[in-house]
Amino acid sequence: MTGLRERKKAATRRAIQDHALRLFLDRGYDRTTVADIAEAAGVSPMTFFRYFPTKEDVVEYDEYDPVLAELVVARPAEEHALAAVGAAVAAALATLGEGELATVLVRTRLVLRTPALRARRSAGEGATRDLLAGALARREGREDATHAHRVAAAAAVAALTTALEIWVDEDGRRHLAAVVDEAFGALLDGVGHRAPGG
Amino acid sequence: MTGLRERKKAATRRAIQDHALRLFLDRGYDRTTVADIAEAAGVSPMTFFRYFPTKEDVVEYDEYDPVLAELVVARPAEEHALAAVGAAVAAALATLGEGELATVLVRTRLVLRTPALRARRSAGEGATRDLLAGALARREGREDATHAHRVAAAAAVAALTTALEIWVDEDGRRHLAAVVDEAFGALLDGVGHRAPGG
DNA sequence: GCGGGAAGTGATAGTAACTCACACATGAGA
DNA sequence: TCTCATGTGTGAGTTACTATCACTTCCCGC
Repeated sequence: MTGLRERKKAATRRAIQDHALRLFLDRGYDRTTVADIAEAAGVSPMTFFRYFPTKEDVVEYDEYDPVLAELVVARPAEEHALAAVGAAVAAALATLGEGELATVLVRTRLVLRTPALRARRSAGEGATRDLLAGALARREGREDATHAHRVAAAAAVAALTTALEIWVDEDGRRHLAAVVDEAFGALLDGVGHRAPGG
Repeated sequence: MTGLRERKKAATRRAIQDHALRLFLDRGYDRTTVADIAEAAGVSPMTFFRYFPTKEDVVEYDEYDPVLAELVVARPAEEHALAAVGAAVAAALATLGEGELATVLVRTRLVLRTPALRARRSAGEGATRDLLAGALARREGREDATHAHRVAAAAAVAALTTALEIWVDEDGRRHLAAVVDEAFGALLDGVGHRAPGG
């Protein structure tokens, strides 16, 4: 695990990622070529693609998905699916510190404001949806997700994404957890599972 | 309106689109180059890009959005936002004939199964969300969409998209309206509280 | 009906993301 | 130390997409 080879590889990967993010924030995503990134990181353009299949992939969207799925499975089966996901997200967010949240804000802003990255993210949401749908099924002791589970998962991801957008729009002035709570609350109000107002 | 110039332009646009769709279905999206399409349509690659900014744009996603928005505005203000959108979609679908629906199925299948097109579509959903959010606001006599409207619109689009996925998965065996109704119903009733499938 | 101007088109040349084939070097294991 | 797998660079190529310029064809005011 700690061979020189693997450490070098990890360092190279990190270097590419760090320089890429710095350049993207500095001069914009489209104004930064892969060649620029490679040169800044001290590798050849080839090597860039050995580490990341596409230019978009160099911006990693922190993957809390598996954690979130487990938290969803742990929620009581009687709870409304959207409420379960909302609670799971709240629990996941509680583990994030101020610094981490600030980093997430910067990166989320970059992704949401760059069409190419936004499209990439949308595509990735499909995986999150599937994972969540499976988690909702397992929460009820089912093996496979039903159509209802898929719809609920899709709606939950949509609520989460909208919360992130609102959070970025507000420049992170409110705590992300508050915005997420508001978003899921709004959905649940409409469905009659929560008292209106808030 | 009926100048020779404009008619030719429309014909060229149509020719490019038709040949593109045919080639995509025939040999796949990635296996078809813009040069192939241009040659089949009898124009230069340059001209292709004069008509469509990107290769992805040549696959048009029928734009029912404005119609849908108006139908949403017409729903009673007391109705739940999701129910309002669901009813509006049902009304919009009622105007489609068998043939049109079959075309939508073919095109939707192509889009959902081609990563590049799927990503493009996801990006376009942002516009639909904004339009729907505005419609939900206007339905209540408001001028601007609140956060709640945005979340509801996002959830509605997610439900609609999931319905389309399920519809394609089932190869269009059920009527799209039935699948859409099931999807919105699942969201309104709550997961696991309604028999899935039909 | 005609002549000036605009609009559509093509050829050429270029940028940038990504791929492939091959050769080299260096760290890992015997 | 020797071997070999693995990471890396070089170079050449494909494809989406852009910019410039020149040519043709249609439209419209005279």
